Amino acid sequence: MDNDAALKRLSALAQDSRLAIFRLLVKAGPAGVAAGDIARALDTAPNTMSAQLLVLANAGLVRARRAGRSIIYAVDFSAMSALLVFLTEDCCGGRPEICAPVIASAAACCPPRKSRRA
Amino acid sequence: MDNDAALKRLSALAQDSRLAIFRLLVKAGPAGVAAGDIARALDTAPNTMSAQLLVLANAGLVRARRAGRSIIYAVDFSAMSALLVFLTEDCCGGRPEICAPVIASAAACCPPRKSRRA
DNA sequence: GCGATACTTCATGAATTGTTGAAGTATGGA
DNA sequence: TCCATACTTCAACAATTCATGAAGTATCGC
Repeated sequence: MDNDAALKRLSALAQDSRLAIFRLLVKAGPAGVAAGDIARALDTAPNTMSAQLLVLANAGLVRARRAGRSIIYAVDFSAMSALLVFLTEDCCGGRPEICAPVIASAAACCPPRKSRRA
Repeated sequence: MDNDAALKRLSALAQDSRLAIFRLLVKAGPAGVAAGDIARALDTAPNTMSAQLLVLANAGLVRARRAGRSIIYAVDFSAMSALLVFLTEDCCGGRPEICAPVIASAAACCPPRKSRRA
């Protein structure tokens, strides 16, 4: 991922409503949520919502697909992943022990089920 | 980390020079870099740089410490970590297999040295 | 085809942000 | 104390971004 793309994604996320939309979609997962449902959930006008979703889509963070009259938006998890990688790039500087905690806490979102050490 | 803090951090990073500064400091690690050196490295006026660094510092992403006449800036890795966690929060939605690749690729920045498979 | 629903696009005005020059503060050396 | 270096702060202008109302496009059921 290049600098411009990263900047576009960060700018897209750096706004109250859009960050809320993104987090809602992250929680919703690959199934996604219809534009209208997002608008209602966040109490936003449909046209405003549409503009916000366009920004997120142009940044590559979400993808739109039509389903009947609705348009379903879902997070592009690989794009999200690429952004995290970009931000942590070369964070080691030859010292993995420094950035290891960063990765560890990010991984905490998904505790492995089988070996749950207290 | 709350929504406002995350928003402040994303806004701080969502700007060309500041993203460059941040990445430079990520690479530099805990030792940090003097404000003047950052300004020279990125070919930016000292006062402009000062304003940018202030934004990053107010967002909590970097910390400043004085060393003689210089002021050294360094990334606050725990703040950076908290932001990544915030963005990936509840990304599982009960399905770790979805967000696992996200974490895995972020972790790729720090390949474990001892067991280098492949 | 017609009307209703679901969203998007466009144009406008208000607010926020970024850069610059000038002036100010802090440290170190003579 | 005096000067130079290293940064920061202030004030002001230019550029970008955001929300809104009005109008437009696509789909569905009748």
